[in-house]
Amino acid sequence: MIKSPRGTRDLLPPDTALWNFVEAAVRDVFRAYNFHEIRTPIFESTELFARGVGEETDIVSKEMYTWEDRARAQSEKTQSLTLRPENTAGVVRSYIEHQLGETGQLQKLFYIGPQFRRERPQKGRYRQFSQIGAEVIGPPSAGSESPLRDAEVLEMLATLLNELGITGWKLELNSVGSAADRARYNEVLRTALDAVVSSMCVDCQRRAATNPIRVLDCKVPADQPIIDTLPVIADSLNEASRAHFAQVLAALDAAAVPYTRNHRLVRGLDYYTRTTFEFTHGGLGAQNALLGGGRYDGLSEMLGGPRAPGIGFAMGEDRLVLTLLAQEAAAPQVLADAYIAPLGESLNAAALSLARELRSQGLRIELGDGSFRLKKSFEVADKTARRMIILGEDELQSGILTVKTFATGIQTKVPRTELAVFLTKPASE
RNA sequence: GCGGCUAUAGUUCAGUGGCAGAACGCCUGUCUGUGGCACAGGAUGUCGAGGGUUCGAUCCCCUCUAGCCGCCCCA
Repeated sequence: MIKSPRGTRDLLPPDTALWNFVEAAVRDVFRAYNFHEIRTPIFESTELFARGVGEETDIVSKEMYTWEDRARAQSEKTQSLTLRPENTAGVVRSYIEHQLGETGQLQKLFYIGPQFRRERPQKGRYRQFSQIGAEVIGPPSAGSESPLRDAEVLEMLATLLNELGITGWKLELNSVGSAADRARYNEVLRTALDAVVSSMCVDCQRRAATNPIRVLDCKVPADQPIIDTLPVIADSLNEASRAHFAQVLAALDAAAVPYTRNHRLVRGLDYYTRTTFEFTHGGLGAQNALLGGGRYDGLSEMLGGPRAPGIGFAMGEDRLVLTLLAQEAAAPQVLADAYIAPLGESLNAAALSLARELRSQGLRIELGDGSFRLKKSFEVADKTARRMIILGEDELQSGILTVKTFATGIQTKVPRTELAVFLTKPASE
């Protein structure tokens, strides 16, 4: 049997209804905040991710689906292409390519779509997964650097999770400062680690040498007291970074968005500057992040574009749905308004005609089959529709149909001309 | 990429070196235009794939594949 490739999966009904519910709710919220949809290609130049996400990140160094595209002519060189592992780089590439900065306007863009990373699958982590994300980007003159943008995005996310009915989420945030701030902090941290690293776990000893900031992510219990004594990045921030962060926090306080400052929150992608954040949720296991994001003031320039500060996030749609399922908030199975049961195959044609009539009036109709015995029609209808219309010779002749409402068990005679109106009434009546 | 656990009916899961099981679901009948209940009957299947040991393997061994959990990292 041919199975879906490792780390990919089929989404089947009724789960697809839940996915659609999530996407519809998300689009509503984006609309309220005046975000507009962008759709970028599923694959891009490998170079985009190498430069944008960072050559040394795990994503780029070992998790990308990359291939050499065929050359169009003998003389042409092949091009290295990659299935997108995230979408921010693509959006910024598009921003640069279409010179959206020249509009002078702030661009508020959102996307929903599949991303690809070649990782070992587990709960909440798949090789093809869907992210819902948004980016606020533009020239500084459009206010793209304002701490209000950070606060607005965070407030929107809090609203979004609440709208979806997700309870118990937690917002953690931090500021990693400018690139210069981070470089300075790296030195401070490296010096501090020299004294204590020998008593830490082997992973930390490796990290201390390669990427000291990652030591903060260590989860080994014995290392925690040591990490608590290390200098925090907040003390290495310059005046501007500090003021920016203070204003973000003040705006969040004013909007009553609850948050926790986490000095250890350092995100994995190279492009993050200043504000970084994560919304987490228990019950997701080791993959507890529902979404993550931050500011990326230098990304456009890293990709050869104009200065275009921005802030954005990516939300794991799979994880969102998992969380909703865990909360038993599964989308209720949507039943058809009526099931038409023709009594005998000679009535099949008349049944199709009736179905067409009702469907054209906006009703959701399931069409049965005249070869079914009435008992079977009832059994099938009860699972798929709120009501069943019996269409026999009598009904066809008289034009008065028999309608059974399952919730009440009441059977009613309804003239064909009044059928559509009757079916629109709540099924509890 | 590394480590641990798992894979049996449509689903959830028992089970045994010697005929493949339960529950739910499904189909049929009692019941030719009135279901849900009940009763009676029925089909479930390459026991994840391939190889090995054995008279004989769903069971033991090896390899692979996939899922789950953890590490790494991330959404």
